[in-house]
Amino acid sequence: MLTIGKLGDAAGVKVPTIRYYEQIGLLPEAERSAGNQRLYGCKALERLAFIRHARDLGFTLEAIRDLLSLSDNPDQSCAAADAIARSQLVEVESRLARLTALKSELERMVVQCAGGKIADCRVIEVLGDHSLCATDHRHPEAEARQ
Amino acid sequence: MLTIGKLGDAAGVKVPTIRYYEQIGLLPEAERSAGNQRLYGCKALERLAFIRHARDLGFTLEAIRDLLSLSDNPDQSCAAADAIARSQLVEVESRLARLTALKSELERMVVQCAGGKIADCRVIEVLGDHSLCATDHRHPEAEARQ
DNA sequence: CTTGAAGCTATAGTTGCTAGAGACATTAGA
DNA sequence: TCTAATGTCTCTAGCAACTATAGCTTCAAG
Ligand SMILES: [Zn+2]
Ligand SMILES: [Zn+2]
Ligand SMILES: [Zn+2]
Ligand SMILES: [Zn+2]
Repeated sequence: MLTIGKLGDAAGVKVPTIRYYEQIGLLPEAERSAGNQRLYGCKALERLAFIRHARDLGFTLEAIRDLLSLSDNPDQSCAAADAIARSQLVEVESRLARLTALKSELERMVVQCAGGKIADCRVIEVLGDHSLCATDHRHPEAEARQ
Repeated sequence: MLTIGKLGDAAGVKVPTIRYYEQIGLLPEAERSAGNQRLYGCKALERLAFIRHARDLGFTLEAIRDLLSLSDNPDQSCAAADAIARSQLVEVESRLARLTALKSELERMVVQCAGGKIADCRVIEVLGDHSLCATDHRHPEAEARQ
């Protein structure tokens, strides 16, 4: 059995984060020691590693919640899980497209500035006027966090 | 003079967002009409458009605050503004690198799944085990939002 | 003159944590 | 065995950058 600190070390997750996951129901309530400290077995470690890895791949906690509940009954079809992954892929692709546009606009700004006074600064100038941009990089929709 | 709604339409910013920007001091307190409604001139519109454009390019409100105060005294050197833009570029490049890795891992997962039961689902399997990944896509550091 | 849209303030919620306070538990060294 | 240093407990508040709601007032069109 692992204490919360050991579990965190093993899974690469900070202690308050583990407690947070328990609080929102992503991890089941842990067993407790005689002194009321949480104790975890290897099932909990696996579950936490799953969460951690999915977070690293950019899935939201809501998506992870669904993935976990899917993985809890292994006889079902995996279509739903695959759909979640595919939609995460679409999300990542759209962010990638936008970031690529941002990068090129930022590069243009930085390269074009001759480095004089603010009044002549290309960075300030472009920020004030999107028509100076080469691409349409604007926020297409509310973009997810991470 | 524009009301807050017209200003928002003109700049592509929602009304509550404008009030929020005023609240946090990014926009100066607006003049008010006899009936206590905010009124804006074209200086405010320019400032808001600047904020909006910088947000679209991924700058944080803190960076934008600095950029605005720089642009308020045009005789200074633009080195500080350029530095902010360059550091934003570095930030975007690092996010781009990570998203690229995520994309390839997600593609691998999705492609490799034959689509049977959860027990055999490659998506679930990979999520549970990072050693099945081809790249090291893990969160290098706390990554900014947007 | 009435009605509906737009504006006002203030507060709370979102996501995914992170930080702090103050109290209890456990463990290693003297 | 005592003690000091960690580790853990709960609870609350804070972060970015908004967004939503409630309950009110003001404005513009017909
Ligand atoms: Zn410059
Ligand atoms: Zn632009
Ligand atoms: Zn599958
Ligand atoms: Zn991985």
